[in-house]
Amino acid sequence: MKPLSRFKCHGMPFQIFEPLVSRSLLGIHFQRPSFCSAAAIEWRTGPNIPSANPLINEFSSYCYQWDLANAMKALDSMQKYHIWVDSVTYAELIKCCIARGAVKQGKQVHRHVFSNGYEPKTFLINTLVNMYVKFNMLDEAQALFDQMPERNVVSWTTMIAAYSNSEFSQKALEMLIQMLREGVRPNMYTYSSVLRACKGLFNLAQLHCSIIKVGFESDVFVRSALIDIYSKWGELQAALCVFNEMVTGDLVVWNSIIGGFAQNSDGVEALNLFKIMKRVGFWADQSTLTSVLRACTSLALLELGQQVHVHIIKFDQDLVLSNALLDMYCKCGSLEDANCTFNRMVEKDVISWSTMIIGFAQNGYSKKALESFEAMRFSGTKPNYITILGVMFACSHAGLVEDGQYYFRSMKKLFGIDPGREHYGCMVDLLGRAGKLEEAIKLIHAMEYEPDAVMWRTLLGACRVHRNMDLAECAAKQILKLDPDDAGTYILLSNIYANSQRWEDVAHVRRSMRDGGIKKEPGCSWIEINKQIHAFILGDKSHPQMDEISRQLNKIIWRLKEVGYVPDTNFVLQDLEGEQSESSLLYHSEKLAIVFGIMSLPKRKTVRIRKNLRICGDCHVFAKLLAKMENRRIVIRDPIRYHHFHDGACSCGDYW
DNA sequence: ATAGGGTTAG
Repeated sequence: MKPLSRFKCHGMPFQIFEPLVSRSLLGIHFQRPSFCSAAAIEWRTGPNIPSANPLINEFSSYCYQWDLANAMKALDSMQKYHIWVDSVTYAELIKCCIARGAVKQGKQVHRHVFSNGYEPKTFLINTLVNMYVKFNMLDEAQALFDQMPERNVVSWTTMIAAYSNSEFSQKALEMLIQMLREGVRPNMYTYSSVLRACKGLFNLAQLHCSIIKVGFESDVFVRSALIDIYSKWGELQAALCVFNEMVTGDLVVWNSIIGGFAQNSDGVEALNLFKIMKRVGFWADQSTLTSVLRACTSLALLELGQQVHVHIIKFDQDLVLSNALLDMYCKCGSLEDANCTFNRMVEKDVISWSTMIIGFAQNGYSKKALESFEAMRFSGTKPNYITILGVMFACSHAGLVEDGQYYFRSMKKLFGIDPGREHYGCMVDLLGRAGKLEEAIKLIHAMEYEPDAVMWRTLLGACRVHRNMDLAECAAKQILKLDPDDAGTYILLSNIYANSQRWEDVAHVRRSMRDGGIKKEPGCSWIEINKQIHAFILGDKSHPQMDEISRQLNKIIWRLKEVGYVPDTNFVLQDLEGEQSESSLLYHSEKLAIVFGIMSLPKRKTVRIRKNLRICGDCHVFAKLLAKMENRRIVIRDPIRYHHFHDGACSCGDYW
């Protein structure tokens, strides 16, 4: 028996011999040398450093092959014979446990490396702490962290990153302070993870300052984390500053800034940056394309979205990206493409289903939305807060009062989701649409939430449809209390007064608007022709083909009048653009955009318009008649709903 | 060994 050379021993007399080995088929029988009982030994092994101990060689090779089952068997024997290996090999095994989600095995490794007086190194404990973090077992991670005799920057960063990503993000900041007090210096890893735990701009500025002070601001990880958190707080200019200071950036930094603009509904800037990114020579990945799709979605750019779709095909199917694509098709009003995308998805999560349900509902296909919901329940995917909103939206849109009430009342019992403010909003919409204005008001007063401006606007919408001036006045006043800058509501209120010849009240409203410096946003409609966006703004004649468009519009109106179209200047409760004379009504931006679309697009192609304000009643009639006369599909997306005009009817069922 | 970017409503 010859002694082995590579080992370390903690404080006990030792003499190590190779165990006698006899190999059977599976099991390995070891003879335990009695004199190495409680000795804590660390063997240095590794893929290329064979040990003279065959058990260790077995174990280590299983670890590096990620053969979890056999590694655990070998670990058992090592436990029995009080043998330990080096930290790197354990770390490999732990990595394998993390990748496989093997909690039980991971805990076993944990027990093993703390057994019989063995003292694992900081490195190894860090790996175990990280394992518990990855298993989302923060309490275990914290307990292990607390009992560490020595904590280095990695130990701290592991915990800080864990808390930053959790609901206890406050704890991440506290730990950063604690870490500084104990004299451990944070590194780039620490800063890039703690940034997302910021509780506000002041906090963020403090962190940003210390990052500059220690010179980490040029690290790409820190930079992208900074850009990301500034955009999450809506500070796009600050994000852009951080971005522009960069000399050699990477793809993720680009993705951060593009995503920042896309998420803050600045699709134009997001697409602009995307263009520059490509020019500089970066290839888009799934994350980039997801943000680009989101930009297309907010701008209703179907054709650009379709181009992105072509690029997506070269990647393996990606759930988040597919969901974004699905949403793009829904929001651009192309339900056929959305449905097709949905059916082709190999993996669907609650967001995929919700997107599809909401897509059907917003585009006026309530029945299909409810069918999808049933299919979702059948598939076993659990609905969430937003799914139920989509379902209730579908019910209110189709006038399914009882179904909507059923889902509202039983959502807690069936799906374990408490009705939130938005669900109440849907109920108000549902009741209001059905003409049950009294019940809607009762619900608003009975709910446990304070009604907000959105809620009152919903009620106001119902008042407009059911022509209830008194309640409309009350709702409008409530809205202005909560949102005094809402120009549309001022105009509506003034229209209500004008209609009842309450001129003093009209003057009062106008005065409040003037005093408050509130200007109504001009109506604006966009249409995409050949990847170019054409914008039409009420009263703006700068479009190069404006003369031809006006001529065509007049011709169309003339022909429509022959089949019974009467420009309706009396949309007191409808006209949010606040222009009631016939001439201005005739030049509402959506009419110009529709006519331009008909002029420029090939014959059968659907005319797709996006609008910044709700569509007025007159334009709605105009579009319905024109769709029939020209045998064209026209889709108008306003800030809330979609109108699919076809054959003299609209998918909204004249309710919006 | 520890770190950064993407999807559903409003």
